Amino acid sequence: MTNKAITIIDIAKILGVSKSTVSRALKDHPDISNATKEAVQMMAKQLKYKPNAVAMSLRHKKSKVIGLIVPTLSPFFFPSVIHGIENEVNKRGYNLMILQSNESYEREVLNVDILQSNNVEGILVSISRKTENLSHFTALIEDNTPIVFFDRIPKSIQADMVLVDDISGAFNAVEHLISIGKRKIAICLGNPNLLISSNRLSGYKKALKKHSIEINEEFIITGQSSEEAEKETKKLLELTNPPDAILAISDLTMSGIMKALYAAKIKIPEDIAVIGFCEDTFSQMYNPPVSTIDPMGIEIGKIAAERLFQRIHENNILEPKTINLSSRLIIRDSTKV
Amino acid sequence: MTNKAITIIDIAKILGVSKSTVSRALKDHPDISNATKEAVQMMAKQLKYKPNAVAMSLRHKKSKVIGLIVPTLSPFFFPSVIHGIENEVNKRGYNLMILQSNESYEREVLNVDILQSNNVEGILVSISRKTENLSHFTALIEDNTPIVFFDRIPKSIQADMVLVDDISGAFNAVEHLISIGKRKIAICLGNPNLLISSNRLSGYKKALKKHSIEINEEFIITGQSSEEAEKETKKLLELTNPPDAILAISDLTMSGIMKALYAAKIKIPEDIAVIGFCEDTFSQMYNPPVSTIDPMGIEIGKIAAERLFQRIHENNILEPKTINLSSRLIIRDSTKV
DNA sequence: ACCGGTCGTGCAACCGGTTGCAGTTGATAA
DNA sequence: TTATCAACTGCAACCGGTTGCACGACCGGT
Repeated sequence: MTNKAITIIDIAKILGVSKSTVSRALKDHPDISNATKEAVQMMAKQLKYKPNAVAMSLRHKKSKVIGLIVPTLSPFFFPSVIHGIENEVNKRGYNLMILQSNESYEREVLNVDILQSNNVEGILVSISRKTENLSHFTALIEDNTPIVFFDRIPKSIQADMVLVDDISGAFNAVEHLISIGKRKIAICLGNPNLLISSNRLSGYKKALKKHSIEINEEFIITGQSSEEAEKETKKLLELTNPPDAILAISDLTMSGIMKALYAAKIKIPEDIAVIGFCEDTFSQMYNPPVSTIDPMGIEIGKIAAERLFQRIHENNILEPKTINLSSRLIIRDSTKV
Repeated sequence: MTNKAITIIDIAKILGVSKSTVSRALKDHPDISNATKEAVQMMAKQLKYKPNAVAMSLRHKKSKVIGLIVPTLSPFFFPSVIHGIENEVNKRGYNLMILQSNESYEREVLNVDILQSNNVEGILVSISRKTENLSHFTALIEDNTPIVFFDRIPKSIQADMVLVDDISGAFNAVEHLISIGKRKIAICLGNPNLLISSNRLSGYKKALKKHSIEINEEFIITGQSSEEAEKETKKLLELTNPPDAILAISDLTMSGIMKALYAAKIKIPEDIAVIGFCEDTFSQMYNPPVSTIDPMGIEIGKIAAERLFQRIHENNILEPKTINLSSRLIIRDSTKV
């Protein structure tokens, strides 16, 4: 704050005691007499004394701050995760410092530095697409900083991970499509570099194999943006033998897919059934509301934060653990027969 | 960090110089000889020295942290604002500390305390619904803390405000509906306590008056959640003389309205045209894509942050100013004739 | 009157940097 | 040889709290 704030020294001077006494009186230390305590506490209230968190942080090396690094804050997924995290963090009297890597490796390294500089007590990370060298994270771990990765996790590192079981999520979605009589099932991937893409793809393939449906490479499309997904979906529709169902890998691709289907006046689910990995809130905006394998953004945030606090409270001596949330399959009209 | 980090004292000991010398060498102070500078900087790099931001914050009373208080992190609006803010904050080498008030006055007061304790250099706030007593903010202002209110602004306080011109936004939307031949125009409000609700309502009324259309109280409905909006819209449709256009006050209400229209198989825009205050990303998810008065979440965040930094850099001596962004009217198929 | 113990408080160091000022060194000028 | 002056470097205080330890006052017991 710009104007000088009230400090314990101010209170000490007014009351003619030492700052140690004020400090102890404020925290009800048994050494201090009741008379002194009362006087100090009254005065503190009167002057609207607020303890300086920065000073305490320096002294105790505990900042009561949790750091969060996400690739982006754009919709849809990460804002939900943040929502889940913030609730947990606030509940425990901690605060949240948020940084974006903007999918840049350099930025991510810098962000780790910033969080370290700020003495955060723990870090939650979803890594950028470009990150391959993990030394900024291994250094943190050697440094004994509590850290939990979520969603976009690094492949080879010993640490806590929180994610949803994408393989079984996609598997269940495809089986569901098969159960309603669909056989020509397409999938629209997002960024192929992401683990979630390959996991969801492999769940898709696994389900097809189980039901002896041949994999048609033409049915595997990629849309890194809504527009791209729309364009690719249009191509799908022009195939001589178009699909009768589409699995969307994200909210973004779903949005493009639905636009293409609307434009072509496709009947959903009669002509083409649709299902996707969409946040619940958004999946209900379409007509018909689309079935979804909930990516559980809020839940991931909550669980990751909980795990981080467990680490913080138990001195970070826990064995690294991977928490696999099983995703909920929510069936709506887009796949109802 | 849990393990002790490298400090300038470590470097000083190794090199056999004083910590003052190290401090100066690291910041290229002219007093220090080149030889010493090089030695220090080398060693700092080698030991991966990271300055302790907390210590600097304590010394300088500058934390390089901006505080943000929002009522909620749930979709749709505030996450967009945060996105806009974070870009600006990061760009300037600052960090963002985010707190939710959860629409609670007490929580909001507490959050202000927390931010003060953390020596944030400025605060961005969108106030809670329940906030009527503003003393926690006036105290901040008297304290000379830079502060900028956005979107949910308090009515009587001398400070910077950033908002979109809701009255003209609603006015233009309604005029647009009239221009395509609609006359029976309904509006679905959100929380009636919010200024945006009353502003948008008054823009709505103003436009109707200008075109000599009588205000029909039955056409003014309220939906604080998507479900409520859906229910109220259904009631609208059951009127003997239902509306031929609906203005949605938010993404949330739009979602409910569209569900009701889909269920009733209403033709959009032929039977009922639809327009709303929706984030661009979300307005395109509907079928047809809905026309929107962009609430400009990202833009608001950007402008509010810019104004806050202006205050910070100019020692907070600026005259309070209200920045009224004019909202963009984006016409899509939901209101095309 | 003396010793031991309790109670309440203050001193000073500490956390990790920054910075005004004084001190040391060596070279140069007188 | 000595005074003078850069050029470097170190000392110590400071930011706002916390905390181990010492100290003084007062008590009761002997």
